Amino acid sequence: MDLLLQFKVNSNLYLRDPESSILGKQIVRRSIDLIDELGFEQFTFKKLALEIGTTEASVYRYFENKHRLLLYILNWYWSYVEYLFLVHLQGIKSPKDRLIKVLEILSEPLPIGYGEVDFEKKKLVQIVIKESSKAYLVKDIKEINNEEAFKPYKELCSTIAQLIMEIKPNYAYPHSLASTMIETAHHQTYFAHHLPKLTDYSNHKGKNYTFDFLTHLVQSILNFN
Amino acid sequence: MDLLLQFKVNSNLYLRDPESSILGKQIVRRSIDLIDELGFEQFTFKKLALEIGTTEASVYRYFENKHRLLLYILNWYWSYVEYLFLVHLQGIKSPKDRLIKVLEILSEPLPIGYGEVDFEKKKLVQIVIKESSKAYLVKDIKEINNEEAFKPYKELCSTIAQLIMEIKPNYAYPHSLASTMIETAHHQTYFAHHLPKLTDYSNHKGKNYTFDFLTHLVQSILNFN
DNA sequence: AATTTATAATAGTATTACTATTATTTAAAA
DNA sequence: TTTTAAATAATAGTAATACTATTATAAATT
Repeated sequence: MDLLLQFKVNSNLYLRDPESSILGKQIVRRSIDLIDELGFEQFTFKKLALEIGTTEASVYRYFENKHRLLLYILNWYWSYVEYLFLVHLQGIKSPKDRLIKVLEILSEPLPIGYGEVDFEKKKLVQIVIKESSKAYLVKDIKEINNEEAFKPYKELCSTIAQLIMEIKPNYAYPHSLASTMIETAHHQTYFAHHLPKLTDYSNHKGKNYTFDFLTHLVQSILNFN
Repeated sequence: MDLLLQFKVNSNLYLRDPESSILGKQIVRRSIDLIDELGFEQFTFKKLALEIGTTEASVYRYFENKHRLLLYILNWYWSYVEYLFLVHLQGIKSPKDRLIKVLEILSEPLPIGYGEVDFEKKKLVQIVIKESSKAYLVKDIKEINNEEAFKPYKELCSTIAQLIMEIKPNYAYPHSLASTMIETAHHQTYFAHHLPKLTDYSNHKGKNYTFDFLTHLVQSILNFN
C-alpha cells in the first residue's frame, strides 16, 4: 500500500492496527495479492500466513476473520476514491463536468497517475469489483453497519448525490442514482468481461465500455449532454 | 415448489434430478427455507440433512455442492420470471406499457397471484436478492458459464433487451440496461432495507420504492412518460 | 540484571466439505 | 414366488477450514 496515502481506517475493523507493524502491513498487502489470485472464498488465513512466512494465529491477532480483513481493504479503497475525487475535481467548475469525471474515476479499471503503485491498485480494483458485494450481502449486516463499517461508502455516495442535486435539484433519487452508478460500474465491468451476453460490449466501438454506458445513462436521467 | 409450474432446469446443475424423488423435492424446498434463514455462507448440507431427517451424503447424491444447489434454485427462479413475463405481458400491446409491467414484476417483493405458494416464493425472492451475485462472482465463472448455468438469466436479459429496442431502436446498450434493471431492482431493494443511506427511501411517499426509482430511470433513458 | 510488555509460534478443537464403502429397499426376471 | 439386480440411502470416515488457548521468545523498561 502506498506510504504517502495513509487513511485512518475504522478501528472497529481490526483487532490490532495493521499499519502499526511490518507484519501488519504485509498482511494487508499480500492479502490483496492472494484474494485477487484465489478469490475470496478460496482465500484463507492459513494460505496468507504461509505466503508471508508467519503463522495463522499471528494473522488472527490483527483481524478477527477474513471478512473483517475484506471490510478493511474496502474501507481503504472507498477512502482512496474519495481522495481521488478531491484531487481530480478541484480544477473543474461545471457540476456536469465534475460528474463526468466522477464516472471516469469509477469506471477506470486502473486509477490514474500513481506510477509504481498502480500494479497493486489494479488488483485492489479487481477485488472491489468481484468481492465488495460479499461484504454487505451477509446475515450480520445490521451489526457490521452499526460498527460504521460502511461509513466511507455512504460518504462517497453522499458526495456523488450532492453533485447530482447541483445538476438537477428537483431529482427525487440522488442517493439511489449514486449507489447505482457505483454498483453498475462494477458489475457492468465484470459482465463485459465474464458474461458479455448481459452487455452490448461485443458491438461497442469506444475504449471504455462501462464509462460510455454510464455516461449515456446519467446524462439521460439528469438531462444534459 | 409448485407442482403446476415445472420448468426443466439445466441437468448440468444436479447429479440426480431432484424432481424425480420425494427426497429430491424436499432438498430443494427446505434448502430455500434454510438459505433464507441462515444466509448462504452459514447454510450447509449437514444442517439441511438434519432438517429433513436424512444424511449429508444423501444430499450430496443430488447436488455436487451447495453452490450448484444455489444455481439450480436461481435457474428455476429465472425461468419462473420469464414465465411471469409471458403471462402478464400477453394482454398489453404498447411496448412502453409492457416494459413498465416488466419493472413491476422485477421490483415486486412477492410475485402476484399464486395463492398458497406465495409464502415459499417470497423466500425465493429474498434469496435471489441476497445470494444471486454469489453465484456468478466466483473464481470458476468460466467453467460454470460453459455449462450453460446462466442461460435463463441471459434469456431474461435478452427478452427485456428486445422490448427496449422496440421502444428505442437506436439505443446502443439494450442488454446492459436490461441487466442493470435486474441487478438494480435487487440491490436497491436490499439497500432500502439494510443500508437506507445509500438510497432516498426515507423521504419517499410511494408504496414501491424500487419500482418508482427504476420507472423514472428507464423512462428518462428511453425518453417516454 | 530483572521484570514487564509486546509479539509470535505451538498445538490444539469444532465444523465444514466431501467421499468410499456398506446396507437396505425396490423392482424386475427367472 | 423366489432370486437377482438396480436404485437409493446410511455409516463412517478424511482433509481442510476457521478459530483459540496456551506457551515461548524477543524487546523494552526499570
